Amino acid sequence: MTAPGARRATRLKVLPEHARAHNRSLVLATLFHDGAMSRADLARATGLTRVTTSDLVGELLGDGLVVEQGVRQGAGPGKPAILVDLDREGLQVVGLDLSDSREYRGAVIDLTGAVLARRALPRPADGEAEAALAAVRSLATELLGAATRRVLGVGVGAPGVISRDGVVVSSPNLGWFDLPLQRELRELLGVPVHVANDANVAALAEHTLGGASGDVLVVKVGRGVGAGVLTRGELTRGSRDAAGEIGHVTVGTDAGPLCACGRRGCLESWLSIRSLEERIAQGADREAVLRDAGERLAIAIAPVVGTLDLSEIVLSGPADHLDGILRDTAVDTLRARTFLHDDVQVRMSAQGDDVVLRGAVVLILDGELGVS
Amino acid sequence: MTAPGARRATRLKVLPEHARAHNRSLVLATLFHDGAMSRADLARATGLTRVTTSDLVGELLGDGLVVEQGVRQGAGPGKPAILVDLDREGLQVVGLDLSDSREYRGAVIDLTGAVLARRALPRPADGEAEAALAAVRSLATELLGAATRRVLGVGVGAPGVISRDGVVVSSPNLGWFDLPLQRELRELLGVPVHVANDANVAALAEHTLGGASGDVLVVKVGRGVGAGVLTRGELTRGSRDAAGEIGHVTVGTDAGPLCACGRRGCLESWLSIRSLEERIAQGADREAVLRDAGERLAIAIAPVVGTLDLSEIVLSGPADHLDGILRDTAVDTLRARTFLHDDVQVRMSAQGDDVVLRGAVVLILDGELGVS
DNA sequence: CGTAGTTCGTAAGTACGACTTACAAACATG
DNA sequence: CATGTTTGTAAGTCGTACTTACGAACTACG
Repeated sequence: MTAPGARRATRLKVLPEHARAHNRSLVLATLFHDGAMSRADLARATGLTRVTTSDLVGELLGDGLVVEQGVRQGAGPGKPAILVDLDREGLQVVGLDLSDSREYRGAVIDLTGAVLARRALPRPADGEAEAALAAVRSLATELLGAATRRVLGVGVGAPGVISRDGVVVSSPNLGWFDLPLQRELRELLGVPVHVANDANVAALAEHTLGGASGDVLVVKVGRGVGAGVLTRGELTRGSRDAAGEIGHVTVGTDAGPLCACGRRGCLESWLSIRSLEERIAQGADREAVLRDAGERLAIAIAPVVGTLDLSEIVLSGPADHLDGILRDTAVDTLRARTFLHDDVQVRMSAQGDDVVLRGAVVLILDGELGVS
Repeated sequence: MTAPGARRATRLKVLPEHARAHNRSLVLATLFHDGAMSRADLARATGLTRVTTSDLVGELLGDGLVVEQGVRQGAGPGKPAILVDLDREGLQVVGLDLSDSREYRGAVIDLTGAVLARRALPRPADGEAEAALAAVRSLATELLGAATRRVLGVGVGAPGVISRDGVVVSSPNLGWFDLPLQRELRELLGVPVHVANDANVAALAEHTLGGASGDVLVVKVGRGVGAGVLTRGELTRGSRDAAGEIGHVTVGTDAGPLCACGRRGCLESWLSIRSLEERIAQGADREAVLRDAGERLAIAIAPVVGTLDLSEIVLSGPADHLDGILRDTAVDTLRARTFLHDDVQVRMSAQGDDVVLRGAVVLILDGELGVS
């Protein structure tokens, strides 16, 4: 009955110090999501005792991650509480978004979400690996210099297949194959770096900042079409780190437009912004084009919605194309093609053009502080 | 930037005793998967020290979960090791499979996987809730009596939507809606009971007993078509505990056969055993029917494979229909419709007709001992 | 045959984390 | 002003895994 070959990497021993780290992250996450509160409030929120909470807060104060904000004003009897909070304005993150069709974008963002500085560089031509890497190095260095306070880390969202440890396994757009970008930037910059797929980063943003549920599919429509899947609140990476690569899945049983990849009927050939605009420019009826795109999107994701029992789909990309006819058609088609999913939501992202940059903050919060 | 509404239930404090429980399960899982070994071997395998391992083993010996098997013969210098192992023959599980089209099946199985006793009762007509419940009660009671050694628990695989705590939310076949089956059986039998969807149970069996990877989709074809999804080695349950309910997802863009649910083109109408046999009986070419079914299966799961980056699909059900043309067509179609998945495996389950019964063992091992 | 070397399992003591109990500080209320 | 409430921390306990150390039981070799 045993299966000796089935090695599982997740099976690791747990020591008391791991519990400590977990509870530390728990305190940080509680502050991040619920805002400033007293040590006693934190104890109630986490279930830990006041004593333990106080000890953890002391440690976090020492690490400069948390700050005291003075006493709470006029609140009932008892000794007034000293509010503590994540040092939201004293901690900053550098985010890079390499998924835009025209430029590499970057920003310095603090933990309130405020964008403190922006930089951009024109995108090198597809496949220009060296130029792309030089641009990223330059952008990261400049933004790190533009930070005004302590930088927790640099988060990068890039198109392509990216491994858990930040190796760009394959990114035709960027011309990178097996490039250990995370390690390279880490050595160049001297601060923690996390690199992940752009759509996956967008999914993190939707979940942690946008309040999306723990089971959500984020579809990012731009140059291409990518997705990020969260189940149980955690990112799904897949067996080869290629989870979310949905752009070149064939949709429907009736051929369809020719895709750049050489096949017919890929989701991307129906839905990418370029495809939409090309077909409209060629004289096709705009409404019909958007309706088709919405329908095809739903046809593609209906099996995913059914299999994973998703209740929420988030669309990220230009609202003028995605919101309205396209989304409405997608909802209708999805409900018609699935079972038990009459209430499935298909909504636009509220994160705007900065999804990936904001997601980079989440990438760092999760990777460095264990906050998600 | 905070999202105060985003409550997450997964955020729980961790105490030292939780670490202890985890390490206890780690020892049990190591023994289960790698077989009998010495305390020192266990220490090396788990990464814990010999002292800690010895302590844990002592506790497990006391609980009767582990037994000593005497000294290892003729193995190099040093004091001979005392082999310890899970008490594979002294611990038994009662498994129930309510998914068969003709009967409710049950068995007493020990941890070697040996079936020690079988019982079956004819399946009441669809929707006969009371009769179904009575049959299950009777089957469980009788099998529990037939057990010859300590019973770790009763595992039940049933069609329908079943919540994490074993409430049958909805099972039209069985006529049950919001029936707390797990609690009822627990009270009746006095032993731990776990209830889950039949396809999900099959997926557990494939992973833990069949050596399937951590990212796998198990498609169970029988009366209906259901699926179980594992990501990162864990079962995906979905936002409404309906993950895997893939039978009534529409496949393709060309209508298709009429389904029992009233719509056209559901996967079940292409693939369920009844559909296959009906169409063949009506004079359709057998090969064409199987080819169609395989193609439709692939069309349905291609987006799931792409989105989750699955590398392995397991088919469970009658091999005379599923293995061969159907499976071959599914592989070809899947590769043609996905990207980066030229090596995706579509294989038959090696668990035979007892998948669900064997999966019940895994359900109990996981639920009661933390072994998976 | 005796000694050296190896491996196993456990006893004793240490370090760390969260707990309970207890208390001083600082407020509101009557 | 006395009382009650709440906060934050000090002191001590308990559970967990660790390191160090040792006796037991084997092999290998001179």
